[in-house]
Amino acid sequence: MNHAPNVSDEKRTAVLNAARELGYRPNLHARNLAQQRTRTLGILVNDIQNPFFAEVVAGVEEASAGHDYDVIILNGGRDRERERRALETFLQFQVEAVILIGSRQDPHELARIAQLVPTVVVAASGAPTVTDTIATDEPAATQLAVDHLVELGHTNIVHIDGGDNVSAMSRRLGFDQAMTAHGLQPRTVRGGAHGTDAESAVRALLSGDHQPTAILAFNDLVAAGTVDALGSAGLTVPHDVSVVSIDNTFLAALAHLSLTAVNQPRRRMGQLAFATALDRLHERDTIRNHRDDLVPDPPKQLTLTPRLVVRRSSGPPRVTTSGTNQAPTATDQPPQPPAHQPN
Amino acid sequence: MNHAPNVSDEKRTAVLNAARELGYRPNLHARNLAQQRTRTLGILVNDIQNPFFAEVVAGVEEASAGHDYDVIILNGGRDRERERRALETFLQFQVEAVILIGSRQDPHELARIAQLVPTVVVAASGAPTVTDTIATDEPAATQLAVDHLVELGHTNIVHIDGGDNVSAMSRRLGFDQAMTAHGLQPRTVRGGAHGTDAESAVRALLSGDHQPTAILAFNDLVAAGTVDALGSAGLTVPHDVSVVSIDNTFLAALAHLSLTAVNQPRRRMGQLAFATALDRLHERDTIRNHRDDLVPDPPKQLTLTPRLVVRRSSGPPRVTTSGTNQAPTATDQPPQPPAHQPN
DNA sequence: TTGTAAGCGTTATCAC
DNA sequence: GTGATAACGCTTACAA
Repeated sequence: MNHAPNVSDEKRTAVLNAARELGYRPNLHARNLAQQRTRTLGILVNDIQNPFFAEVVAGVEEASAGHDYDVIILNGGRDRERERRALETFLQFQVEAVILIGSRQDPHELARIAQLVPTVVVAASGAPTVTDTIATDEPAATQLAVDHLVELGHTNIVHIDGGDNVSAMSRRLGFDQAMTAHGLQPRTVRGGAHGTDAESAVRALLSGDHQPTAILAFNDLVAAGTVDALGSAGLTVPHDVSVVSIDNTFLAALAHLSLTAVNQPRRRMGQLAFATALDRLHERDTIRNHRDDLVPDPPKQLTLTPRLVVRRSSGPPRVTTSGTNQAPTATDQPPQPPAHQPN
Repeated sequence: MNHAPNVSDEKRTAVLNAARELGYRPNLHARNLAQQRTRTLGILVNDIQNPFFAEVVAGVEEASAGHDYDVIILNGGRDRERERRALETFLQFQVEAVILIGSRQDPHELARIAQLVPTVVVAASGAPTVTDTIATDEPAATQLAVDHLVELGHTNIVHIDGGDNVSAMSRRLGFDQAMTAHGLQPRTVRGGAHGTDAESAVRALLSGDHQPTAILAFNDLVAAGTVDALGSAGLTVPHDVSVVSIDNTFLAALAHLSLTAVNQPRRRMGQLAFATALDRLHERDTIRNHRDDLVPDPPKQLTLTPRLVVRRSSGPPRVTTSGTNQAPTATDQPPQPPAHQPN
């Protein structure tokens, strides 16, 4: 059945027919056991409900088409411990490589896994160099966002961060650096990875003295929540406050939201993750064949360049009489890119 | 290692320690082979990028916590053939049950699978009765939507349908029935499952004579696309046209979109799917033990009741001079629920 | 309480 | 070109 070269055609078709009639189906476990290999990749995703991660997964699967590997998905559900169990499952399944998308594991745990199985870490910057990684250039991403806002004339910019989520740290840092480079004071309030996390952050911002004219949101979900919360407070985007986000999932492109966002190439990241994993597997094979003392390549860190997509959630700051922004007055000028109108 | 009752404590801890030090990890394939069971469920999801399906998956996983079954996910990517291959993979993996979320398989294929492994079909109405199913009452869902619009005073309502997608048929039918019951003429234009599918549909609607005052969208994504497309055409929701959708994912709740939507209990559907699968596995076990001629229960069809969530994308129709609605005139009245303002 | 051997369904090896 | 046989790593039943 396995395309053996030394079997007569008639016998082969005979067997194949019989197999079909009997509904024979090979037992993968027996095969994997005998073959000592599984042709299976595991992909562990931080949170399948986050469109960003879902799109990366789609990218991996796209690339895997036609490479007869089974790609099985386990969902971490934003929970580190669940992720750990999922990894253990993968190991017991003898997957040949794992792709971690937005993993919450710490460097130490990552190193442990990487020792046991080829590991590609996607979209978790700040990761150590013991594994292959695919990431967006986070400093560049935050800088694109800040530069854009500064060019529009903003000086009072606040970052609603990702809390304890993956890449929250690097975006905080990137924001600080970009602001400082412009001679501006970086200010960050705690957010999270979800729209609901934005509400309290916005409330805190609006109750303070020094209301920002622009907000950099951790991701699209937070940005959407921010726009909503601002609206509830009677503020218009971008007229009263500009909002810029990071990720640029399909959410950002919704015309009614129309978020100016820094794009992360999500599908591409997934595709590269698969390609990288495949490379490692081939490397492993060649090392096995040439029994010479071949040595694996050092870990590869792929960094992709983000790109700014300007939409209608950002515009010049309002002109006000005093230095700080307050409740709407009659001195408003219409924003330059009109708010929520077709372009 | 497997909690055998007949082994001394000291020996057990000794073995366990040794195992840990050596980094021993049981080989699941060997175990599954020997045990003749895998404790693994397969969940096949129509499209992991669709928030609706992702939330159902989350529901399944929620329910599975603490039931030591591994739940592995395969993505169909909206492609019937890929789904078929995924099912084949599950079978070769010897999964003990499969949960199909929004499957594209035809009844015949479904019957074939169900014969081989306990199968639960979620969110694919119109499915036959050979498998257990979890579905929302689709006629009720469409009727809720239509009733709502009729109550608001709409008579000229168009359905942008789901094209060849799962449950597109039943929603078309439900729409037709609900409209007919009100003595209204049902009209349907072809859409799809994505926001982009709405564009051409809206264009077609607006270029015709008899422009609708309300639109029932196939799902939230299509509804979002519809609102966007209407906006591009200079029409305001709900002032010029009301939009109601089905699903009520997190998208519908975005304040800037604020879609009136018929809710499907997504997490609950996932939870019930897991529970149903588990029931079948227990049933199988008891049938095996009592060698008596126990017989499996007939397939269960669980139908959940949908609920209407009124937001700001629906309102009374515009008052116009002629019978049909045309381009905006000066005779407008402000819509009753104000458009896109905080409530 | 511990040790031993058979068997799970497949592949791989090696005679024929 | 074909058929027999020993692995693969685990569980299970039974003997000691």
